[in-house]
Amino acid sequence: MVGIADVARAAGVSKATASRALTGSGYVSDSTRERVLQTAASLGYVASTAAVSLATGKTQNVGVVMPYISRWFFAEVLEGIQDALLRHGYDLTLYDARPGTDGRRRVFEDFLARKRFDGLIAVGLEPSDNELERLIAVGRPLVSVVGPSSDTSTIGLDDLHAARRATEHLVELGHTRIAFVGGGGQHWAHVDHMRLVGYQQTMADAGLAPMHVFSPVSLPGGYAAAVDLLGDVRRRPTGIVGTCDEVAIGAIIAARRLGLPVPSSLSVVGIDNHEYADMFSLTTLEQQPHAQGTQAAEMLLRQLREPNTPIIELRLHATLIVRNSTAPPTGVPSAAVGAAGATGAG
Amino acid sequence: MVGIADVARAAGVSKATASRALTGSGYVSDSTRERVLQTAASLGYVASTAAVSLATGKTQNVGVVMPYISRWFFAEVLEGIQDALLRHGYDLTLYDARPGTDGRRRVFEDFLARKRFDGLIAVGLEPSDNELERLIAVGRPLVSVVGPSSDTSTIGLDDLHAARRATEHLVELGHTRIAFVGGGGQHWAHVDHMRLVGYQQTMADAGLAPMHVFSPVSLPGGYAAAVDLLGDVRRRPTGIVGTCDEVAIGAIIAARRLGLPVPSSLSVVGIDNHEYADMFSLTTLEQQPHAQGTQAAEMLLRQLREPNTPIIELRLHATLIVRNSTAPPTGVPSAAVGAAGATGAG
DNA sequence: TTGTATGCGTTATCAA
DNA sequence: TTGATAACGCATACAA
Repeated sequence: MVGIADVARAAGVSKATASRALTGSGYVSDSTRERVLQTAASLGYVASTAAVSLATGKTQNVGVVMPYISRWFFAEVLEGIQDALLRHGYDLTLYDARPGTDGRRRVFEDFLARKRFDGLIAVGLEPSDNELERLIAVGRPLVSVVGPSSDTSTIGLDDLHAARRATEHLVELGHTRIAFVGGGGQHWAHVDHMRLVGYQQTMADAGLAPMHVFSPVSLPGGYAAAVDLLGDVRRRPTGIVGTCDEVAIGAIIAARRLGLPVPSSLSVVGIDNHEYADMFSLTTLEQQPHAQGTQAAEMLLRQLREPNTPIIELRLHATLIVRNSTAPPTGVPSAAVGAAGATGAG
Repeated sequence: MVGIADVARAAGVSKATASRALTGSGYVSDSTRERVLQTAASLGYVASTAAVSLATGKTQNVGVVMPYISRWFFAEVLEGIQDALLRHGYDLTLYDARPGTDGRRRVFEDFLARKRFDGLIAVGLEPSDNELERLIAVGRPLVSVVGPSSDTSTIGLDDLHAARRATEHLVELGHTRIAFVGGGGQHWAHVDHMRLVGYQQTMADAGLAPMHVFSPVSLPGGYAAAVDLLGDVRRRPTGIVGTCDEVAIGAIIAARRLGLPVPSSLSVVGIDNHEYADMFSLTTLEQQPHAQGTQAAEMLLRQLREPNTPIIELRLHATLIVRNSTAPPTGVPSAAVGAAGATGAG
């Protein structure tokens, strides 16, 4: 391999000068810098990351810890993070920490302790007390996406707000029998819970009775839950708030299978703006996981550059995208006002 | 930080002995080994990866290059790779190389050249000549999943075989008007092409006329293509082979929307066994991307241990999973034999 | 079985 | 503005 010594020799300077020219730090005359850069390029010189890390203490690498990789939200966030890091010349080391697995234990006990990174991004991790402790003990800047904001910078959707807006949308359309489908996840629990609370608050504010149907946070989960819910004519709502788009889409598919046209017989609203939302004409509250990932990475990189950057918490407000899965309930004219008395109507 | 010198001092041995005890290489008496390990643990000693890399030339890290992260197949493979690497104590550095992006260029030009890994796994990369050249030039063991098998170990589905089996399934059921939906991807092109060819071969073998409908390789893509295809009554087939499950599921959704019951009016078969396949009762040819990722990682790790491991190419045969999206065409009784003359029947 | 000494490829300190 | 030299933290050849 060609090292900095080779470059220095070929350029007729010392290793020290070559290093200064290549890293851009310290005084070097323009002419020699140019010469060093030229010879380095012609020799195909690439600095050994191991040697650089050893000498500087920096790795030019960022660790990303997430409980799932293949779920839509996580995969999108990961892409966003990768985008930003790539632009800044940082590598990305991925740590998969599925809840309850032995791998997760090893990630926290062994892998993180190696500190092969300058900083850490935790995505939707929901760490236990012990895990959080270890995370902090690593002693590197930490940014979390959808995570507990204790002492670390955080970015994430305002879930309470999103669920409120989703529910309000149905209320404003005149719906009174509105069910919330979700809230059944063991993990992803905090987000799911906040959305349920947002729904409940809005229902209470509107003087409506809440109806909560548990569902795993997935498309098949939403499908199954909705089949159950919609199959019973007496319980059947006219509107459904899905805890996320996958659940909402599952509900739409269930409704179609049961012969319930959407939105004329059933309105469905989700949260996410999932890549399939458009295809199902799903009205939803948009969050942009890709952008969240990018922002998280940039927050972290800033902390690496300027260690005194204050810790910030970013709560994003989702915006409502109205498509064709929501409409006034049957019997209610387009104007939404004055539908209050219809509570008992089938 | 606590270094090996601290451990050595505390244990009353030299750095060399401490190193031997900790790495497990070279002669150390059981008693001192035990003592060193104990003190290392009590001091919370963790070797500096940078120093180890510099001294040994090994990184204990594997690079993974893939064009997409958030697509089902890639995300699953990635999880499988991560699983295996984690078990063996290897880190995973991820390189996103979306076709046509500036990031991809930088990955090949800058990031790979840094060689921050002992080996590389390329997933569905479809590298250009120039890119392939750089990949080889890295000079590290390379395993590819769904990739060109020139000089490198490869693992991947036998796409020709899978498409043949899918098509044969419909032929055996008695279908004669069978369309292939797919073959429209710019990227993912090789796989898509092989599946098309497998379909075409089987149709030719059966003496049937092929019908190819272009579609992007995605659920919405399959949906749109199927809406087009099924909307025209005169062209309408009784069977559809989707180039993958997402396309096939898109077709099922399209059929339902058009009031065509599946499988009584239309049979659909896919390739993948996607996580949504079960929910849509999709008959499909199963491949297991997670397992492919795990195997790829293990093949690579073996090459790292035993550099003379021969290059191998693993072509996996998908197995047919029959669910409820396929049935004999209307008018054809359960026995599939003797349906040959019905070519022109609507 | 253990200790000494050297090298891995850079950066950083200090003199020149 | 440049050069000699000492870290950086560990593994290992060699000597003991």
